[in-house]
Amino acid sequence: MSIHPNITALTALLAEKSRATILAALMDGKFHTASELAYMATIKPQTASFHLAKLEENNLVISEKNGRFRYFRIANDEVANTLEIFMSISPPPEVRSLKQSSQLKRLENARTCYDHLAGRVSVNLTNIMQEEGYLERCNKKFIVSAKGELFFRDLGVDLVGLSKKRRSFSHSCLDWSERTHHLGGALGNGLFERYIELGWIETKANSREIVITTRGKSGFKDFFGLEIQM
Amino acid sequence: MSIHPNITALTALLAEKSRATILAALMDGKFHTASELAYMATIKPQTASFHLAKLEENNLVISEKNGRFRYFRIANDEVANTLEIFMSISPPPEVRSLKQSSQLKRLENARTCYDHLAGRVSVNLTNIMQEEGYLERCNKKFIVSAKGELFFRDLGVDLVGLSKKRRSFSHSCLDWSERTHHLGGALGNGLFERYIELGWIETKANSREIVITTRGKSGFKDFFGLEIQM
DNA sequence: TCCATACTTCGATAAATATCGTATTATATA
DNA sequence: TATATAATACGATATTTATCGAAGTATGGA
Repeated sequence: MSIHPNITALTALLAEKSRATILAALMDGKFHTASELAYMATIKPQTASFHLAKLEENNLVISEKNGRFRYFRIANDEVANTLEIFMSISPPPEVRSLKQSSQLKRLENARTCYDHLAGRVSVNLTNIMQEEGYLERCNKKFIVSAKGELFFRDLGVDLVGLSKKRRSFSHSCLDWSERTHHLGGALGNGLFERYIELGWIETKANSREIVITTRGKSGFKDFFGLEIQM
Repeated sequence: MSIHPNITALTALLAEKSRATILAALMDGKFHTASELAYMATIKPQTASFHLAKLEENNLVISEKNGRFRYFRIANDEVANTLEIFMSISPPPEVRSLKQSSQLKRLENARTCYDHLAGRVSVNLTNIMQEEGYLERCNKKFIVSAKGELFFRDLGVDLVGLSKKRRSFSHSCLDWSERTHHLGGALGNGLFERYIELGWIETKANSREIVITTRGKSGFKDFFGLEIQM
């Protein structure tokens, strides 16, 4: 029984608590320094450096040097998507405190998945875009219809510019809290950045949490017909 | 950053070569003794026993005692499905010999996934059943249409009996070689057993490989319109 | 009753590796 | 130039754990 996909290579990297925490922290899609990540994983900088070297060696993260600092980030959206799948499979976190419980609720509502939106809001938006006929799901991708092209133009998203980026244009990404799919890829990222530009959503420091602003609530209502509670 | 799904619990179990091999071997859906699994993983029986205890403790496998023997099996189709997802994520196996290469090709063509059919043949059959309107994919399940009920009755599959089994009736299962979905659950199992009954397919000892018989080739052609090359 | 087989338990061992203290390099700032 | 900070390199340590030998338990067969 020597022939079977090599599951151990990836899982061994994720089986370590500190590395898993580092990767989970990086899933906010932002760059982070080694010291920041060390603090989040409650380990010394040397240890974080050791783990980050291993993660970069295995192409899970990439880094950019800038002066004294070195910024780390998830390598690409394939890695991010894979990590989301792992999270969807894993048992849900044990919630201890009330504070953690409400934080988890907010994360389940809206968070970043690498460089696009995830959580209930993202899943709802993706469903609406399908129901309205803007997107059609085919295999693991979404296809933008003619109607969709008009919609995205109205929203101010530059489809032509996005499609020039050399990456998956619109893959469907598994959502660990909703256990279904949301929109990822360049289009997911384009929408995400447009929402920020419009002031509909805001990112929070050191968290994957996304805040829907008042302007965002009316925006999502007007453009998508989506009522957001939280 | 304490709030994040607990990825380490599952991955730690899969990160070990011997355990991964044992689980991969059990993915043929059959019961296997501890000695058999020890032999397949090239470890001593004590070591296999140690791993199997761990796997059973974490509800990945179940066992039945029968005389001196103890038979182990994947716990349920959720576990099997999860393992398939892990395999689909993991890098493909390094093929060394010509023998391994042809074995891999046969596995990619048709193999068991827990207790139903997987591989190219299974994906093709599933697609055909959707195109012909026997099945409709909805969320993560397949729904049998009225037309489908007739089809399955003609094929000799007892839908009523299957639906009485207390398990997922017809979930869609991720295929690691084809990177798309095939039919699992009780219906997938029912079809699988019916194919064997009809003499269309044959299982091989100590392998997930499935052989399509000559009778099977004409059967799949007549009932599904599927030409099978291998 | 005796023996062989299947499996598990226990204890010892060896290997892997996460962690941190200390030291070093590189960069920014005063 | 001197000092503080960010990150890495190296060595030592401690912890974990997979592995196997030896022994023990349960079962089937001669």
